[in-house]
Amino acid sequence: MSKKDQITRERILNEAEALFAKNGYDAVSVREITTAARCNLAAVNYHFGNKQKLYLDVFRARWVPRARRVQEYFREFLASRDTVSTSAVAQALAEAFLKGPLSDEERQRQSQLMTRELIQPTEAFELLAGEVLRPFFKELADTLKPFMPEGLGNEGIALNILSMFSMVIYFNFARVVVSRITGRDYDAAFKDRLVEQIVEFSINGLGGGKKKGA
Amino acid sequence: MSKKDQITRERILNEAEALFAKNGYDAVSVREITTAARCNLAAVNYHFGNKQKLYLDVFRARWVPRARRVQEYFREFLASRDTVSTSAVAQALAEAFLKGPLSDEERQRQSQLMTRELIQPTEAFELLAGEVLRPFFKELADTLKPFMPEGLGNEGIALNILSMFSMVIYFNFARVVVSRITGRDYDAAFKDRLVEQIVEFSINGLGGGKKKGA
DNA sequence: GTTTGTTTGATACAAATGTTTATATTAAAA
DNA sequence: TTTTAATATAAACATTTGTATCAAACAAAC
Repeated sequence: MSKKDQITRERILNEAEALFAKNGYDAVSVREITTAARCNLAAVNYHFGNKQKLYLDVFRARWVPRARRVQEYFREFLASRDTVSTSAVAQALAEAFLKGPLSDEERQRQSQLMTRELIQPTEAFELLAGEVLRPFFKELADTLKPFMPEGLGNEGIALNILSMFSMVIYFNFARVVVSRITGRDYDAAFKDRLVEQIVEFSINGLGGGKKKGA
Repeated sequence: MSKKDQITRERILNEAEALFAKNGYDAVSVREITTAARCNLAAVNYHFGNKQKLYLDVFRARWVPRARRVQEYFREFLASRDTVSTSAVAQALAEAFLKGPLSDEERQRQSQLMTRELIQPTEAFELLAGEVLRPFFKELADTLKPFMPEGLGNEGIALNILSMFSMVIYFNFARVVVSRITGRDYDAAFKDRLVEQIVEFSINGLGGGKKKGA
């Protein structure tokens, strides 16, 4: 428990985030949150106005900062490489999102909250898109542009980024399917394997890639 | 309106599916459903037992059959090709899921319902996984196996399929992001473009692919 | 020590929730 | 026609919901 954890407002944010991520907005009651945060029911109203605003503040105070940390990790990973290339970008992306600076629990929360907003956008999506997604996509596009085939326009680049992104996102939020299909748990070794997969697939698609056994 | 639409039970299933997909299980009340279906509140209890069982029956009676139609479309598309190859499989997959036999509304519902189950699996996920996902993955793996690099084990094949799948899924449920990033609506032309993207990326990854302009 | 602004606490309340019950209506069978 | 089963309806149930109220406790400033 950090020092801030003592403060009611912070405790509420923590518990609210965990519950919203796990069960979704409507399935979580204010009472659940305040009970988990060991505070009074009225505290939510006092600190955040109402449930909706609390939900939004979870994104402001938790989701967005964490997303920034992931992006920062991505930048540093890329900077640590001697040369930038498409494969380096793909690897940095996969590393940042599948391993990166977040704990496994944080990673799950993060992708659950985002995916919920993708399926059914609320006000939080505007925040998420404006403050995180758009700028990061622009950054990625600028980074990748020099290494892309000549004729590929901005749209082509965008779609390539989205393709990489889809894997990163999917391998995070669809763990239950990935585990069921591959029969593997999300331990460190498997995450390494997934990073490898994303990088290889991003570079070579289905056919190529380094042959593992042969 | 079909003939079956006259029957209360079917009307409830239709409206329940639409509402569950759009707003999620907890955000939808039984009253909303019965109002939309123009029937009495108690009809849900009478025909399905309770709300949970109705939700499950939506998957049984609507989702699973539709998924089968998509898979059938995939098979026929693949069979119509003179030769089977990785690219043919990728194309059939993208065509089936992004265009295929479903209406655009159906496609959205389908992926919304599934994605909700991926984020937060309920009993419906077991149905979905056992009756649809697993068999289809096995079918895909068997189809692709002969064309995969020698050393690639079953896990490698599975991960490649999942990588393709991630794009197909993502481009369906994250429309709001894809549209915002690319600035394009999900019309026929853009869906063609997405199919092309998925196929190209699946075959060549980032670097290769046919140069569009140059 | 008093005052001031902030935070917490217990309680209240109207609205909405899923479910049940008892009754009415309709359709089919005898 | 009478009987029987299937379906639909209206009303009520006990809970749970988000939010509001108001007094108590608290900390900091004067």
